[in-house]
Amino acid sequence: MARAINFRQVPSPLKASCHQCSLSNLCLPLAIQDNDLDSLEDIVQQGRIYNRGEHIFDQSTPFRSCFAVKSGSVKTSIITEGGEEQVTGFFMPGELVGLDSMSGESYACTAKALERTSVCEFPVDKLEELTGKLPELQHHMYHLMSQEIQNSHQLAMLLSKNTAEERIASLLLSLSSRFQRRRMSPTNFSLPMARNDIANFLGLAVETVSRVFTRFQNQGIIKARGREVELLDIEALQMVTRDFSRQGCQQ
Amino acid sequence: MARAINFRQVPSPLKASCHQCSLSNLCLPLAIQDNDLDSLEDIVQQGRIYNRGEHIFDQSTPFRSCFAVKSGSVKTSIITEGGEEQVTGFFMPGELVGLDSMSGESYACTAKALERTSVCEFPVDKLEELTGKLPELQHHMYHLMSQEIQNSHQLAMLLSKNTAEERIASLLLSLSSRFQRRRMSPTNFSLPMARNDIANFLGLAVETVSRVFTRFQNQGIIKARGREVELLDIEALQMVTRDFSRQGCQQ
DNA sequence: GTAGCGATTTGACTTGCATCAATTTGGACG
DNA sequence: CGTCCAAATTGATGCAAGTCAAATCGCTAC
Repeated sequence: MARAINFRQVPSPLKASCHQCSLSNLCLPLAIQDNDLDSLEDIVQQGRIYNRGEHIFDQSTPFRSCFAVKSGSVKTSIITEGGEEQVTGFFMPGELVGLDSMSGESYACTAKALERTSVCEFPVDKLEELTGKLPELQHHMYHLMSQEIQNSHQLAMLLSKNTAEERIASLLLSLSSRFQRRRMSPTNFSLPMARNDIANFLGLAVETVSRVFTRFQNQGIIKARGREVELLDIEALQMVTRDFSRQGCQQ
Repeated sequence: MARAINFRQVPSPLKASCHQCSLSNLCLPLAIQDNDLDSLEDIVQQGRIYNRGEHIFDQSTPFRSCFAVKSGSVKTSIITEGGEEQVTGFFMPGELVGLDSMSGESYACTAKALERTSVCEFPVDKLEELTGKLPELQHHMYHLMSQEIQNSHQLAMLLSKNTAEERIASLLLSLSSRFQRRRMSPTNFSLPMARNDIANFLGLAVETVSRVFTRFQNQGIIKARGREVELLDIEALQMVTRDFSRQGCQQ
């Protein structure tokens, strides 16, 4: 590692190298100048690696840090007192988990690795200190949080207005574009999450998700075998999502 | 018409006085020391007064400012290309509108006054500058945005898991506690929004909202005449919202 | 006061999706 | 390679809430 000798930070976590990270154009480094990158590296900690199903944090964990997904993927969900789960998001490499928890003492949700996953950890006290010094980084944080609000509003819209088919088409397209951002195939990918998680996230029953998948498959729009998915006709998927308001909007 | 002559409101914005504002324990001033209050006053602008139905901004307005509701109330919604509306929130005095728009060039939603409403305007460039200098204010902004994400997740949960009755009970309780925070009656208040807005917000048909209101009324849980509402049995309402997982959770 | 019109309520009918039930598939592991 | 259990699929049935239609309420304006 380049700047090898750094101050012994007592907890002695490994320092991550943002300079060398392939996700630096997606993650927090995106926002800041090269010469400020060092100060970001000073506060980021190389997180550990989580196996599928392991919790990164849950609603009883005291809130300390946000986490950037480095590889793998993460599911966040709220668990109610009654034990019911509501999946609130899926996070892929380059995306930041924990922004919904920056109020209150504990995390506002539970984060679980969907597969073998590695993360970088940003302790919030240090992060807030740093964003106070770097206006572009502060701006970027506002940007990310605002985006998160918008995403959640979009989800609410999907849940309240759209049919099962529309919801699933939307999710597939969202995943597709997020794979594309990472320079991976937007049409051939493997779903990081189980049908159950998809169903929960989209407010559907598993059976419905399964049925829609096979319906799409019969229509030749997608090809799906288990978690492997191929989008055969992206335009058709977009058709499905657009509420064809032409005819909805009479006159 | 009553308010015939109103001040020619050229942009010439009046400075608002946070010192004298009765909402200073709810709004942004909440976060900062008395001696820093002046710097907040320096950037805040006394916004104009909006009549019922007037837009404060819409999705084509370039994003410049966040707005604190001073009196009255505001509805935010997303309008799709097809003209469909999804209400994303209701904002009451002391609450901050526009946090979802802090990314992108234009506002992410449309904000409309539900009644005669006055607001304070915080230009974001100045606000960001200030939060860079006042760590507590920055922290509070993160807090507010995070809260907004959580609210939205709660809404998503409500939409995907709860029945019509549960959704409406939740909304009534939310309004109740927000009135209470402002030291107004938590049991007698008048709804700022129409049935239609409630329906849209909660992902229901107007007819369903109406039916649930009368059902609650027949059960003696509430009394409602038009927009005037009296919560006769708050505990019963809380009962309705809790998904009585006792029996849901078999075994 | 009363005309006019949007908001609200009420009733009758329909439907998309949940639920229940029963297989089938597939990956982990001895 | 076969066992086992969770995940996924497929089919049959019921219901909560949507849709359509009509009546009533309650402003606002003249």
